[in-house]
Amino acid sequence: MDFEKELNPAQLEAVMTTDGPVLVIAGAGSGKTRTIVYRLARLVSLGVDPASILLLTFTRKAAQEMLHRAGYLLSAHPDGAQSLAAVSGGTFHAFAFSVLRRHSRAAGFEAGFTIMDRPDAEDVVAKVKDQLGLGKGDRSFPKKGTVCELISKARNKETDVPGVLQREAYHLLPHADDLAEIATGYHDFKRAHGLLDYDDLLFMLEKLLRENEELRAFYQSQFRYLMVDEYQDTNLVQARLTALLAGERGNIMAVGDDAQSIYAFRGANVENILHFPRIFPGTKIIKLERNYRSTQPILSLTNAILKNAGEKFDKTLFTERQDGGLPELVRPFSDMTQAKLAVAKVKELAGRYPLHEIAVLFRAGYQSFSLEVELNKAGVPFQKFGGQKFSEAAHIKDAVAYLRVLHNPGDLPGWLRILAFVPKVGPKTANLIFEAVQKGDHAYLDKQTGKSPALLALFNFLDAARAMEKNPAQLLERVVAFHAPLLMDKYPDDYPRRQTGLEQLVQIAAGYHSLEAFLADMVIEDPEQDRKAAKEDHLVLSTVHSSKGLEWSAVLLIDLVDERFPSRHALSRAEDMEEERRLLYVACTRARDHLSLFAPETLYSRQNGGCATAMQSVFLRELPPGLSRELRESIAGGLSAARSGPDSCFPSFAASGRANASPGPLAAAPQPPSAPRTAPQKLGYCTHKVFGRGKIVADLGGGKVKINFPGFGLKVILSDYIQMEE
DNA sequence: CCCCATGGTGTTTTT
DNA sequence: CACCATGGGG
Repeated sequence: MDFEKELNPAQLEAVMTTDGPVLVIAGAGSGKTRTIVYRLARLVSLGVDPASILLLTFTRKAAQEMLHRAGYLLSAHPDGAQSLAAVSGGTFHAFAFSVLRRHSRAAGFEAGFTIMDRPDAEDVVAKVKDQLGLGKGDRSFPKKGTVCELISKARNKETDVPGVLQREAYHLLPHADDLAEIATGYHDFKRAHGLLDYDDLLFMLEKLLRENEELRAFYQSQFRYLMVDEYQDTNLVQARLTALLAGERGNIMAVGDDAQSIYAFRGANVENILHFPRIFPGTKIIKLERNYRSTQPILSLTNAILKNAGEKFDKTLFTERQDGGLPELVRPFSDMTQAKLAVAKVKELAGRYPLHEIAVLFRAGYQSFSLEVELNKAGVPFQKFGGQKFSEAAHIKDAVAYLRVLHNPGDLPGWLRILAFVPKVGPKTANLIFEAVQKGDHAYLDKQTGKSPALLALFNFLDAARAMEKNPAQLLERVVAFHAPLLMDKYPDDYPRRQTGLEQLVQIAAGYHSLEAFLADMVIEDPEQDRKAAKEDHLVLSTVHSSKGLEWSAVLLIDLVDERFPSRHALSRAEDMEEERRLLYVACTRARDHLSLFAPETLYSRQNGGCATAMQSVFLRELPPGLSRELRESIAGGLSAARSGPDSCFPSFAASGRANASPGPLAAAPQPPSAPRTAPQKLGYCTHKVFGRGKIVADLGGGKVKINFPGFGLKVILSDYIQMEE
């Protein structure tokens, strides 16, 4: 391998420095992955045992991508590619889990433990809150999701809940004491029932390594070479774990870009990068500033976005790609027409690039909703990243819940899910049953099973399954057989689709020998993502966060208006605004050749009964002129007629008192039409993409209509999602 | 007392 | 759409 020919001087230095601490500051598109891959290859070619290399990345996708590329590179070498399989890699969380599982007794888990995802943690929080009798009937009390978020944030930032409230949720301070009490109760409950949340994985691993000298020495000598990617997104525990694993004279390379720090909200600390040389004396710092990805016009725009950052980043990317046109700034009339324009743009670009080389990015998952509808209409296949995960779909979680309860009878969220299927058993009774099971209160359980044959059947099934070997796929097959009839009852509409999902789940489970590993992977790294990635040519839809580390030939960015990007929640604090700016920077730097920015002039808003005018994103407003080419809707393709058509940005609504409601912050400018907008939804026949043809029986106002679909019954549907028949 | 259906409401980002 | 509060009914 000719390293000198394949790498630029900075990259080469990073690759050739194999001993001692190295910090690589890698600008967007500067060949970061390439550098890591070549360094892996070089270590192996130097005779380093691949099993002694640990590669910690942010996502499993990134780890696999790197090992794949390295394997390709090494395939010329005898044994090279195979030996790479021995390189350990993954997310901090996945790594933590594997170590904790291996040493579960040393870590203090006699019985098994279960990893909870966010919704599970929320269930536990809800129970604790209930038990403590806090916040009952108080509307100002934060919801369980918010409480959970606060607890996790406090943990990640290593402060307490009141501390978090003080800094970023002033309005919740009156509840500080109650919330602190819930947080304590939550931690106690987890410990009592062998439950771990995401944060516990990291803290438990730290505790284990810190207190167990023997184990620490073992891992320090096992992983003699440590590489950490996306170091700017590590939080305090992750930084300490890195130091613990690297040891005194550790060979560690951290790679990151302070300008791409976008996870501060969950405790990521940019300081980690800045302090790195202090924690590891003698650190060699290498900067990669040459960009190989984007054209100069795109880079000029991204540099300008960064220029207005409050904190100074002494970094200006340069490229030799002088080709390419200016980024486009498209101004659709509304978010509805934006979806249509985006689809038209995608179709145009699809003539030049394969579909999977085009991506539409957005700030939050829900923002792609109307776009998804339009893409379906247009028959463009797409794949969404960062939305709801396969393993988060209700029916999947239900099936997995049986396995969780079999694995760990203390798994409250698991019990609640299964018990919800037993008729006559609601949350209250489910909790009582759970407690009776914990305490072995057979008298109570007998009483309940006597009343409910369904409950008895469930217990019998669980007992039978418990006697079986703990093989994930076999168990799951039994579970699906038992559960399928219940499924039909709960989801009469799309029962077949969910059934298919369960069959896929059994397939996935077949790849695991250990029940524990399967359950953990379902929570820590969604196994379905890999399967999807292998699908045929498809457009990519993604949140900006999930787009991190990826790149496409053409990138479209939608909803670039104030309160959406930057997010409404970020407006009050300067630090949050700075993170939004970096987020936009990350989004734009994903593009190689083409970049389109969409900033609709109005947004659909229920409060205003129709549209509210929207302000172009601050980040765009403050840019110097000449960096982009502005296109008004009519120019971009004869869609101006859309304004008066049935898909107008003024969806039908009955003139109501709501139209006079006090205007929100968005509505500072006068509403476009001052006359009462009466475009009453005609009664008649229409079609809906899910329910098919139906008869409109009533116009409910606010853009909603009541429709009778043969086979589905009466449904209330937003009129934007139906198509009228002539 | 507890279950379940109903309606109204507000929606970030991830391991 | 998913959460919460509410009220009828068992």
